[in-house]
Amino acid sequence: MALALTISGLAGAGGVGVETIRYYQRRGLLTEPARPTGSGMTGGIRRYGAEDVRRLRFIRSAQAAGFTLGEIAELLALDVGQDRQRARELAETRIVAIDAEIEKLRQAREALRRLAGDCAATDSGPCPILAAFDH
Amino acid sequence: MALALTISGLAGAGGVGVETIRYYQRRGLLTEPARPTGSGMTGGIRRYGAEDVRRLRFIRSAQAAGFTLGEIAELLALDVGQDRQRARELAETRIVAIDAEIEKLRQAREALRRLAGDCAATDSGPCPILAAFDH
DNA sequence: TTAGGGGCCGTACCATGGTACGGTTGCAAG
DNA sequence: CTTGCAACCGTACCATGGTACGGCCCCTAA
Repeated sequence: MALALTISGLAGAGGVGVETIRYYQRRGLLTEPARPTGSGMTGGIRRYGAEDVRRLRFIRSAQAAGFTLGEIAELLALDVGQDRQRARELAETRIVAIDAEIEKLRQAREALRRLAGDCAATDSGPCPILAAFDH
Repeated sequence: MALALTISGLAGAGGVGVETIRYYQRRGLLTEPARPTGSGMTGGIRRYGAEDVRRLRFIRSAQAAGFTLGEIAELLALDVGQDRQRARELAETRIVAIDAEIEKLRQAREALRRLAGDCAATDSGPCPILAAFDH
């Protein structure tokens, strides 16, 4: 029988919370399997399989590479459609954005490092760190 | 007379919007000067001075160094109290956090760059970028 | 004196990525 | 067959850093 997880089983397999699964479903990143027609009016418990686990892990990996959930939705669509050209474009765009973020952080880091050094080197006068924010 | 700006003047001096000033006031980063007792029941227009402009620029500078508004509130308090030891601690802590962020971005960047290269180098089989998210 | 532009204030809304709550059902073990 | 956990669902809430709206008031210039 082909791996029939409950929502909490799926969440556990992906290392996320149940509410996060439901959130991804609302965002369209994961599908909601049909509820089996139960005895009552409302249906039974949804079951999840290996493909759901795979998609969930895909989401987590892509997130670790800095993609937003919106971008990941597109990547998942490409994964189905095999559009390699577009996948390369998204990767290159993300690399450019990452470079810009790194450069911004690097500059902030250098400024702070210099200021902390100045601050430690002197004992009187205004604190250079605070003064630097005082243009 | 000592620089009596309206809220939009202050916003202009800091390069932000009026609503942002009001937001910073709600967050406690800027003070709300008293409304002069006008003729009616409700009072007149608040006036802002050089100190407000200075604090606003301080906020913008610190923000550029990656501090959150909560941290900036503390820096502003230190600025008043001249606590250099604590200012150095905040700077060092922020540097460590920046280093971690940079390293995380650098790794994501390298992974993407390699994948994009692999993707461009082959024409058949599954796209390596998408496959990499498929552990 | 009257019209208009801005200021004032409370409140709601935006994106992002979730987290929590409360009431109703499903289902299985004791 | 009852008890109790888990799933289901809608909805509200969290942090972060703002942005927008509507109604009222103030103040100044024509």
